[in-house]
Amino acid sequence: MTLPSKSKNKVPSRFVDCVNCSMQAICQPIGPEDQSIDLSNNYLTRRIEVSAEKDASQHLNQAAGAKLFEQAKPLTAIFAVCSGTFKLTQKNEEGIEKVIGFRFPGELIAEDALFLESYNYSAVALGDNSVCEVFAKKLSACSKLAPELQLNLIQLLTKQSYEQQCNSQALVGKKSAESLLAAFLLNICQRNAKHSGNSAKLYLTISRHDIACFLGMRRETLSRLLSKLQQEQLIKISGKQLSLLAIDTLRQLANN
Amino acid sequence: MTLPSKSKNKVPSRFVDCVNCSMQAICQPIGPEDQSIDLSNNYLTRRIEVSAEKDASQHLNQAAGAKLFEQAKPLTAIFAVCSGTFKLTQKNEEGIEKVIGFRFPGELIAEDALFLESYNYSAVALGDNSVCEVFAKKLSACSKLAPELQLNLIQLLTKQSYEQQCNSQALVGKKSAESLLAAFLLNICQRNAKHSGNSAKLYLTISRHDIACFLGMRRETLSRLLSKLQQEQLIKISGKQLSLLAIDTLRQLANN
DNA sequence: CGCAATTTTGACGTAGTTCAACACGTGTGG
DNA sequence: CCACACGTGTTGAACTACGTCAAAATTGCG
Repeated sequence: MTLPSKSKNKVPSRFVDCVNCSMQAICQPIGPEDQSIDLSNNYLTRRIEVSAEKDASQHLNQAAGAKLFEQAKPLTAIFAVCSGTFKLTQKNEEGIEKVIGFRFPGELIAEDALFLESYNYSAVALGDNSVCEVFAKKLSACSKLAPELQLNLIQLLTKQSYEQQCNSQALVGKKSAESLLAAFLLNICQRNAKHSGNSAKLYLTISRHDIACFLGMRRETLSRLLSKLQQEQLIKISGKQLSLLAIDTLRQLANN
Repeated sequence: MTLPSKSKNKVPSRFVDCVNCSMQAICQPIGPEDQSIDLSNNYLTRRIEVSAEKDASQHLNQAAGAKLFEQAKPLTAIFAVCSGTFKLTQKNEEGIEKVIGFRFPGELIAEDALFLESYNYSAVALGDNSVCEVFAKKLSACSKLAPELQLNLIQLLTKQSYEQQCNSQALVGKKSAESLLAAFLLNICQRNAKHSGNSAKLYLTISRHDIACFLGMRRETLSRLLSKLQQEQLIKISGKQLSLLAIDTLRQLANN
């Protein structure tokens, strides 16, 4: 049916399997098998490239990152990450930008705003990424026709909201920056494991700046802590490759 | 119309008006006017008292608080606060209890778990409270019959999820404990203003311990900061009455 | 009142911030 | 090609906000 080939053709990034994608509930054909048309074709566009180069504003700035969408702009679609990492940022009233989260392959973006008129954060591609796009209006229209789809949609949104809550709950209120960092590393590796299959390794495309900003600490503190964790043989960083060497110890650390 | 009397008699709690309640979307009669039956009667129980005394476990412990429901127990219903304040607590794997939020009149409780099998946090009444109860299964059943109700439900859940996110976003990643506290005070007064009509005053039933626990700081730090804010004439606390004297300054403080 | 729980205040140590310098890689322009 | 700017990351030293421990003050209740 929807078994995606494991092909690794010209684009080097690894794509998440549809069966491991959170969007699955509303992407696969809806209804009884004999239904010849696939509703999802109406609202779904599969695997769109979102690369840094696509950002027209600064055609030669490698660090700019491609904005998938921008905060406060009208909401037209929600997304599922196929490959790469996205960072989500939010500007407060003073225009100070905060990193409020990251999204990895198989995870959704902006689904929490599906029924709002505008995005409440920006999504920036860290590197050459790809996404599947689901058009909000068309999805709404289709879901009105197909009760089954609507039910899937509700459960999807509820589940997502719950998972988001868990993810953020795991990070707030940590006693020390060290335990916070440990929790963060475990969290992102865990989330990547769903498609990479390895919960101890991660190709880390997020900059120290963004991590520090997300965790609410200074770059310097983050750097020192990463050095410390490496000295203690709990993690290993070579280039962009992050490895968790002692997951149990990290978990102890993470629990305050 | 809803001019609250200033009475301070033995039942001090004010009830929120249904028109200011988040549950409204699924509480009012659904469908065309001529529809003689009101679906909501099937799944809704109005205004149940939830007082500390009702907690059978410790019949003479004033501080125990009545558990509206307990984490990990099967989910049977969701609630809307009619009067009083609830605290939401969550135990992590080690059994350490954290305060993860508060709920004021007009706000919902456990709606984020409506489609889960069990509650993922406990809700404790701080004082003599009351709630409206919506039974999950019956609501589901009714919503399958009435598409209009289902639509309302989806939009309700989405809106709630969004508001929750905003509420928590406003607090995470604050630079100092002081700005965090300022943001918290503004937040709870704001939320109470919806039914009390006054965004600068609040009858504070939450203990310092719970506030400190929620904000991730020590009771001592909280106490010192409250004293400091009072010295600076930004707030005033007499008994359980909290007044915000300089909202603009507090807002500046809150913005890191 | 008198006891217990809660809150406040004080003194001190430390984790994390701040400021500054430095190292490294990369793109740019003379 | 080298010099330079620039972004990113690491390290050092001084400062400070918050946590910790302890004790006093206040509140609440039988």
